[in-house]
Amino acid sequence: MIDPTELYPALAGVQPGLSDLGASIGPMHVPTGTVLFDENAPCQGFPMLLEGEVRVSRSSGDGRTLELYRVVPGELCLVSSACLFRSQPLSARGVTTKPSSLLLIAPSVFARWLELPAFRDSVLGLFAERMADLTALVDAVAFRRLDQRLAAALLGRGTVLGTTHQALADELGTVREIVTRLLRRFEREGWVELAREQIRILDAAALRGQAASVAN
Amino acid sequence: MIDPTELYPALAGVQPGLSDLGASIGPMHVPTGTVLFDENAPCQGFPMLLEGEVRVSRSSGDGRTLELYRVVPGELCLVSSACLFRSQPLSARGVTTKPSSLLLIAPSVFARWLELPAFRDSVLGLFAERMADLTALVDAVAFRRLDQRLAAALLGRGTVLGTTHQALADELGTVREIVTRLLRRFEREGWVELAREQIRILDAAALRGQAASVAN
DNA sequence: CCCGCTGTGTAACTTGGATCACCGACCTAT
DNA sequence: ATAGGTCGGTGATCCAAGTTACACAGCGGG
Repeated sequence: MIDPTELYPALAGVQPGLSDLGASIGPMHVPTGTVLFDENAPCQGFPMLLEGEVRVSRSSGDGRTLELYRVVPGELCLVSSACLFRSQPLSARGVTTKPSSLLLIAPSVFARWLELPAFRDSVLGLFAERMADLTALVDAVAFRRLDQRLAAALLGRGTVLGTTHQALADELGTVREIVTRLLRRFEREGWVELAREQIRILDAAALRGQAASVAN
Repeated sequence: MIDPTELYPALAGVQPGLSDLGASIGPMHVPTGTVLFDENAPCQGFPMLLEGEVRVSRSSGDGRTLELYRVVPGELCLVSSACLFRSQPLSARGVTTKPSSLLLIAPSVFARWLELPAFRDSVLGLFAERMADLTALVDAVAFRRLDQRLAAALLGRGTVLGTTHQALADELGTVREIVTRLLRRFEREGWVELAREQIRILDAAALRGQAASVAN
């Protein structure tokens, strides 16, 4: 069992103690693929992830979806905070990509935690980081070609990634055919090797070049 | 002269008082078009806008730019906070669109203000709102056609807007020719009337329809 | 063993948007 | 008045990406 103070040492001194979480819910354990929250759903508290991973994405009316970012242990799910601080409808969907456990912290408890400067700093820092992430995403979607974004998406995940073309398409906000097309191009260039549910990186440097290339 | 307590009543009780802003700078008055911060520049404090308006945008390597959001009086410029909380390079550029005055609050002073629950809430609320804005922007750029986005951009600004096609292009992240083309289409449909540096809205309902239309 | 499912490959075609190369209207400073 | 600036308009062309419509391969279960 994970203790929140391992992730947030600052919480160690909170009064009343962590054993009294008031109206909060959890820790709850959920399997892979659980929908934690969805667009336009109400929300009850601040989700704090203890174990696992949550994929936050936004979807178009038709089938496409685009990943906004991933939440890893120790992070709060900040999209949901928008509806708690400003009672706005939720603007994204969160799905676990691994078996996960999390706390759903009641607003009153959260407010108490914010009395601690260290906790406050980490929350604001997290917000700042997410803003930077989203800004970079806006930039990528608006100004970069899909081959550059795909190349970038393949990097930093080890040399063989077990994933499907559809999953990559969902991450990038495009459709499967395009991912297949681009991957085959990368294969023809000798940068990757493709197999069912598997992509082996052969030339990471070339991919980095593709990812960074200005236009052309 | 604007007093921050008009915008943030919560600050009235802060100790030490507002007259002691420590290492903070300001209030400073700047004309329209001043570049307050730029991509990859360091930053010295939290800008709090007292009067005027700041346009925060991101630009591609070549000529295009895309507006992320606007800051109005009473708001902090949160992009810059990313580099203060996480010492990351700044990821956007801020330019005044009106004569403005602002404070540049030193991190130590800001930390003191955060002791006040009401101020804290407003800052977190602002962060949450920006996240929602950026999420909506990502969605628009990824999934909506330019005619829909342009139609949306024309609404909510009164019936005659004095702006140039280039300015709209910069707002939407496209180029002038495309804006001109789409506007002429809107004109042919009888939705707007065009003149030099002026767009008159004739049929706001039709524009709303265009903005909302799913594909097609 | 065959059926059906999921994942992959691909060709043909359409389309939205960018790029290029202009032109003309208007504005204002010399 | 004219010259040089900004702003708006437009056609030709190009290209990345999306769409449609399949075909086929691997795999697991009945």
